[in-house]
Amino acid sequence: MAYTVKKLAKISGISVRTLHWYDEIGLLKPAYSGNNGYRYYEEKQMLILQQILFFKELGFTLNDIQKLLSQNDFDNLKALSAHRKVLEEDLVRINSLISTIDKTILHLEGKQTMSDKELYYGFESARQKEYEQYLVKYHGTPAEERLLECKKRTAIWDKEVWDEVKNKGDTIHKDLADAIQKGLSPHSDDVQTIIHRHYQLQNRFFNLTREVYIGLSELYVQHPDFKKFFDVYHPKMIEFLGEAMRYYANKTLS
Amino acid sequence: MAYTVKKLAKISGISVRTLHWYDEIGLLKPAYSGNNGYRYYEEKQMLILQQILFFKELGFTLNDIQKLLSQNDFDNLKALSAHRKVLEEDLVRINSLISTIDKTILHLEGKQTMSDKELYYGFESARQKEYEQYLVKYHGTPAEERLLECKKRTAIWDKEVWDEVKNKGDTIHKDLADAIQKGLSPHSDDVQTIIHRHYQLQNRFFNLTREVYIGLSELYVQHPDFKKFFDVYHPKMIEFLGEAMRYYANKTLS
DNA sequence: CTTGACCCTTACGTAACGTAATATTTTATC
DNA sequence: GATAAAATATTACGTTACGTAAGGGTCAAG
Repeated sequence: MAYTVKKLAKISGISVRTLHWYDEIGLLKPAYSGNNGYRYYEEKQMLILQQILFFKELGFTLNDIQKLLSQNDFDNLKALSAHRKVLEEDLVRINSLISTIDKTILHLEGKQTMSDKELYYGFESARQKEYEQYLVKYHGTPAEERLLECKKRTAIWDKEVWDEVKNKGDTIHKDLADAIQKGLSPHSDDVQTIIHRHYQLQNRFFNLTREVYIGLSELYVQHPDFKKFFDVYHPKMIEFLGEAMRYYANKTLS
Repeated sequence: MAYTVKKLAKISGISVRTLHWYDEIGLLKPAYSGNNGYRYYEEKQMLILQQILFFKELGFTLNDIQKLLSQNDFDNLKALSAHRKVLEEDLVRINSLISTIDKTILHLEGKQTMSDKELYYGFESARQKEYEQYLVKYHGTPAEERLLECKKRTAIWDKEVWDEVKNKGDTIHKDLADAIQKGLSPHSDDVQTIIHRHYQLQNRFFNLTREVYIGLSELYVQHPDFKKFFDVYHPKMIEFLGEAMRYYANKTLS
């Protein structure tokens, strides 16, 4: 069974131009060409195309995909790991960009006049109101009210406080990542100073006794979600942070 | 004081070609041109360039930057917020890509022969060993040994278990995000089924009594780091998850 | 046999410059 | 003042992965 460009394009969800292009760069050649010049593809090509599209989704360049296709599983494994690392670096970079944007927004807001601010937050709260009305509309049960209440109670909707905490936390994590990079010990004075800032920040939300802070450190180290979160900053982050917190708790907290 | 292209390039850390380009597209015109055709820049242009480079770092396109520069702070605020959202979507996308890669790696590893596996993990453990030797070399104190011990104890270095947990957790979070999108209640059976998976997964790491699980839900909702982590999946994620967990704990756990 | 759907190749446009190639002008040195 | 080195200019091609025509054959149905 031979497929023409249009048919294969429809099946695979890509454009005819793309198939032309893949042919041109030698990524996916048709099974054969008729003497009318038409391209004809068969099952084998479809399977290759599937692989191509899979790797493309993962963000590989066509050039890399070309190499991947001619490699064995073992080499692909290495390529995937390498690509994974790049993506993780992207995460770090983007997180840092977001953090910078937040700071800039705060700064600009400081420069706004009051009427501008009201206008801006007017948009914000309008959107929020919309969401709440949506909640009430679709699940206007008492239970849903509890959710709204919970939201209010936690006060994380206080934008300014939230932004401040997020920025400070982010800075602390980055400082710690720097410290790891420099090869500092988690018990060194420099690191412990950073941890002190960490403790104080957290202390605004919990009543952090020595035991609770140690417990929090354990949680950091053991909890998969935290591991993933802190990986963004540095692969050794949780262990380092956990140990530094434990040391801080035992030495500094009564 | 007038700067030639080379001087301005050196000061600002960009290339001469870039300045030519910015002139060509009208993003940054020189203050004036001599009758020899040379471009001359002054302080005002330097300030504009600073702004351009700042926005470029944040990932804006030159086209967008051109608009940004002719707008007031208020409109910039809106643009920054919009850009922030794009970046957050990038975070979600990249996270999902990493998750897919992890699954693929697991799959490929299943296909490897034993000797291949040993070879691959040989690399891994060699790198890990290197790191540990580095630790001992630079901070070979008993305290550092504790860190290594702590690392072993948590057993998160068991790659297969870790990958599995991470994938499952990720799937659960995504399923929850879908549920929010569909407008489901956190108390609905569908959501509670997901939460059950969540509970079981967490239960492999902690001894989750009713109280502890409720405590964990509080932690999710109140802790800024968690907020940031869960934002990746959906802006309403923590509140939704927190309420669903609380409901699950009260109803299902003894 | 016509008509419309499909096929082909050629080629320009995209973003933001890097990298020549070639020509002119300024600056430094002798 | 002559010469060389450094800096400047313009022009233009290369990069990624196609989208979007333009202009012109081919195929299947009625």
